[in-house]
Amino acid sequence: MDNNELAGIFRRIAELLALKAENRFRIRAYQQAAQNIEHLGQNLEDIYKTDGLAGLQNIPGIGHDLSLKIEEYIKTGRVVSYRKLVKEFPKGMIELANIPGLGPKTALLLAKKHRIDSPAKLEKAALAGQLRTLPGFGAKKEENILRGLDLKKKSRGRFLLDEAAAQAALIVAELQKLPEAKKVLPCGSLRRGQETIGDIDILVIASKSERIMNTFVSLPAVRNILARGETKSSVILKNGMQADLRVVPAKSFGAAAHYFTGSKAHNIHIRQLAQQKGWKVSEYGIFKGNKQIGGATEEEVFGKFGLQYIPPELREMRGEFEAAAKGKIPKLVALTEIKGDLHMHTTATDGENSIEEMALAARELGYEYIAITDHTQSTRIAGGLNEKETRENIRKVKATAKKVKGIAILAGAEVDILPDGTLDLSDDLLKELDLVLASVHSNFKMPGEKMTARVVKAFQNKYVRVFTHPTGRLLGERAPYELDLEQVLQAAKKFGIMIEVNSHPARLDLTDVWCKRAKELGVKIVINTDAHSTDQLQLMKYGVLTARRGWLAKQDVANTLPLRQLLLELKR
DNA sequence: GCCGTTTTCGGCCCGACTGTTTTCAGTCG
Repeated sequence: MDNNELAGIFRRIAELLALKAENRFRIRAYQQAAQNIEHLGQNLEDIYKTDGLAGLQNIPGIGHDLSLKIEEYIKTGRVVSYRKLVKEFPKGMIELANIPGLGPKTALLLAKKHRIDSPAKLEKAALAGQLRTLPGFGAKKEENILRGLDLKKKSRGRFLLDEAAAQAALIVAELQKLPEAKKVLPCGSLRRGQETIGDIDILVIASKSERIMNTFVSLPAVRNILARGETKSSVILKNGMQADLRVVPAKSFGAAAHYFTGSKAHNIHIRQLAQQKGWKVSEYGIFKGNKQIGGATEEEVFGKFGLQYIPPELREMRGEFEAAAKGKIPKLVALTEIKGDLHMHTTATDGENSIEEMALAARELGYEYIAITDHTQSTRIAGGLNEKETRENIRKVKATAKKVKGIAILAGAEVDILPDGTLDLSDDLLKELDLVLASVHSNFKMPGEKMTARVVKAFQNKYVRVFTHPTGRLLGERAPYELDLEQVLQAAKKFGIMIEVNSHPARLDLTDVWCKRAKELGVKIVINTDAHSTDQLQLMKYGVLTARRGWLAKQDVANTLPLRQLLLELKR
């Protein structure tokens, strides 16, 4: 059973309960449970098998009732109360509530009173000008609904980290040109380094907002304006992404940055902590009565609660408050600590640049070393090298290494793990390589047990050092293959295999939650770009963000080691 | 539906913007 299946059910229960206008705290309980399950980093079924209902109830947000629903799902593959709930509503009503600008209340009203229970019927009524005649509706609301329907159609859903970062950088650059803007900071999921981004959140510190708001809503990248206020504006960009702007005074900077960075669950928690002290936290600061007692910096926001500073990447309600209270927030690995990149391709296979070009570009980034790791013969689509060609490539790498000064170049290969778990190069040849990466590039659809056995068998080859892009997922394109990561990490520990965090924004594989698990098990991580061109060497920052989200420190990441120590690590 | 250094009952984050309202509900983040 996949945790996400059950999380999805809990999310849909929350949506349906909202349509019933149920107790909003009950709704939130389901949402919270769904999110906590998604972020668990351990299989619910394993927890249940080991510790039963009590184990499930140890998960934050899971109490008596929800633990029973999880048990029911594990045992029967269904949740009866969910099925009953689904039957209470016309199918289109959930879609209706998900149209931007509409919510459960309006969806319920439209369906119950006016027999409009699907987006199609809604559009028809709006185009006919019938909505404006309904009580509580007007011409503007009708217009907004049509715009919401349009947005929904054009929406591309979530965006990859690099695209969102690039878009945000453009907006930030424009706003920074204004003398009123004292500080401009991208916040939200982008600042937290989440793997996909729903919208861009930008915070500006200024005492006057008029010109900042005007500039923001009239940027060339803006397609339409959702809201324009004194402290807050929202727009839809031409690429379909939403961007929100908040303007606050300098004395509120810390509180506003904290609030606007989220996550939502993290924010709610700190506001609850404030309540317990008889204080109040908002984006404007920490308040005792009407008096601001903190919030100029984020450090101060945490400090007021006796907490260590929590970096944005950890603000996900995954134990950061408990750790911060005990002073146990790790010093997270930083991009500047990365000493080399151990996974990249060249023109020998499907890369765009030569060994020398890659080496020079890496040297430019300040790296001490790189590994050239072209594909091997089974990956035909990438022009994988056969044994003879691999030998030739090793020779070329060594020749280039002699020629290019100031950076070490290791001769490696990204070797295919064949369906039976053997590798597609002979041990005699593997022995000659400085670094053997192993990955799955074929037969993605194997059943989970077989795939896991395939990978674990490859780990037993004494030359394999790193398992790359472990789940094979491509965000928005390809689901991860079925693989029991818990077993894979246990095997990695046993056989001394390191696991890659692939920095490509469509991969970010291993994921954050499994990084944390790897750390717990003492499995070393390597952060690589898998660059297919010199430009792509720059993607390292996204892998580092993912590792940081997985609570990893410098000592958890092998390619923070200086060359000599890295070579020792690779020999083990 | 969850949760407990006031609690096993009675709480549950806080504020901005919009539209249709004469003081607020709905939606959003």
